[in-house]
Amino acid sequence: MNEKLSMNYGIKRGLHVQIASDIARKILSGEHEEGEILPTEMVLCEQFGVSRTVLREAVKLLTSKGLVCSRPKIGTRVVERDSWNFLDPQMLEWMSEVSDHTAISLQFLALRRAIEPEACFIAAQNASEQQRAHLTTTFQAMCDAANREPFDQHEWSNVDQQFHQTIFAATGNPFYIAFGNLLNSMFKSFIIHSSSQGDTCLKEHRCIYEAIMEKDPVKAKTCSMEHLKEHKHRLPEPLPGATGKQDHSAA
Amino acid sequence: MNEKLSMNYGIKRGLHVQIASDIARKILSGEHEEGEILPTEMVLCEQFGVSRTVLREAVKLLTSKGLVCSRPKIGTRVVERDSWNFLDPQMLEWMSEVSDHTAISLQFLALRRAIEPEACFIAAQNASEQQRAHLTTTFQAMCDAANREPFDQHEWSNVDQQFHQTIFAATGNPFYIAFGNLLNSMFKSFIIHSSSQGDTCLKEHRCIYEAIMEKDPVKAKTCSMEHLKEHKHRLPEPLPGATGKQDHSAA
DNA sequence: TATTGTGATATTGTATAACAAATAAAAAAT
DNA sequence: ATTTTTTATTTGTTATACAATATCACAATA
Repeated sequence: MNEKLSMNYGIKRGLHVQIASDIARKILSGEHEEGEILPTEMVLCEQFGVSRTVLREAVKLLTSKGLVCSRPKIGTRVVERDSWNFLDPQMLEWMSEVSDHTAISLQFLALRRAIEPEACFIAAQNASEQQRAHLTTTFQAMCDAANREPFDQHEWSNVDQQFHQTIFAATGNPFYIAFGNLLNSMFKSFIIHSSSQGDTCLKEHRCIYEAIMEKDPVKAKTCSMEHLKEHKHRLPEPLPGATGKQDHSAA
Repeated sequence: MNEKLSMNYGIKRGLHVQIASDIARKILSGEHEEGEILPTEMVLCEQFGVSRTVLREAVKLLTSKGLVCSRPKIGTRVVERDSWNFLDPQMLEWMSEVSDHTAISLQFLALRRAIEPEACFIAAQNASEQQRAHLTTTFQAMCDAANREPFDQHEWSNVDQQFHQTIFAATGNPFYIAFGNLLNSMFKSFIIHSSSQGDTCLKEHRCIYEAIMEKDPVKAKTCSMEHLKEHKHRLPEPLPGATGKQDHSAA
């Protein structure tokens, strides 16, 4: 009964995660609309060729992201989009498989522009000696990567991400740290329009780095804002109604 | 075997949610340390007096918040704190049951101070006519609540929350909207230090409101920053009737 | 001795079947 | 027409068996 699926997995751990991912894609892409009732558990079991145990765990996972909501006799209903938990790494991963990368990246950038400068501000205030030392190490690795010949995009991405993560850690604020993880997930899941290769970018990172080391919050914030200027993450298209429903965004 | 628990529930839907909440509390409070291996599923089943199915669904819920991580032969390990998903409504609810409200509120305020001003900025730019009309309605309800004699704290909290939510909706950005839900959950779960009763607060909200209606992003941002000045958020006010449970029953 | 392979073992992962609880919808009673 | 009762459908929960996986101990080998 489940011969087909039981063979072609083995890559990702957790069968229910795959099923959840599958259903999530269909919801995020609009194949299942908001308010719609999904097929019953038994039907889905047959569709995916898995046991009810696995399917239910999958549905529970979707529920925990605010995507669906199950009730006896009713079924499993897709929740309104405004209640979905977009601030979740796994959600970003799922979105990256169906949504327009450009639109999502821009919208996420709009959030970065709010949070990161403030994170730099707080980090400049609060970073411990140990955290400053760690930041120094990371920044030096960043310099190495920038001057590498030939330029290694992958190395740069890694160290860039680590630099930002270190700053979030230095805030000592669990909410900022969680956002750092989100940003991390964003880097992993999306085709990131890394703001140019190294050269000019390094200058900006140095500015942020120095500001934090000098315990100059205002400068740190200013440098971060400069770093996140929209034109540096430029993209050709405006952003159309890629996600289906209402779209009041765009700049 | 499960006599005790099967009786005292009925309030919250989902047995596995209660179990998850129980374990989450123990993790968040440090009763289970980072890196620690939890008891095996069977042991936990006996401890809570539930079936393995339910217990596993509970563990899956914790996993989806980044709290734990299960592997065969290893067991279920508590993940490092830095990987926990603090940007999640359910997490806030769990935290509210074990953590120091004052500390968490202040740390969350530090995030609000980053996001809300920018949200106001974007809302002033992007809000549709419909959204502006909605904001007007909400603000008028806010005025009514502020002038109510005697002052009704509960009414004020409701309308205050709705005002902010409307602004987040007006950004048209799913990430900001999700943060709005987080803020909403914060209001519900925590004893909020509501910024005074009505009078001075209404002025600030009016300032934000007018700025958005006038399509003046800079003013909107400035007003929001003023509104979130730290010293205004330090009087503890108990908030009655806050269960923190959402209900997606109808469309 | 150090390394490598091999199997025993404990734990989570998955499947199946049966029953309980909840509730929307239909039917019956007022 | 309104209220109450019944019915049917779907998720919620329990129980049991087996499969997959990774640790650990131990033996075989260079």
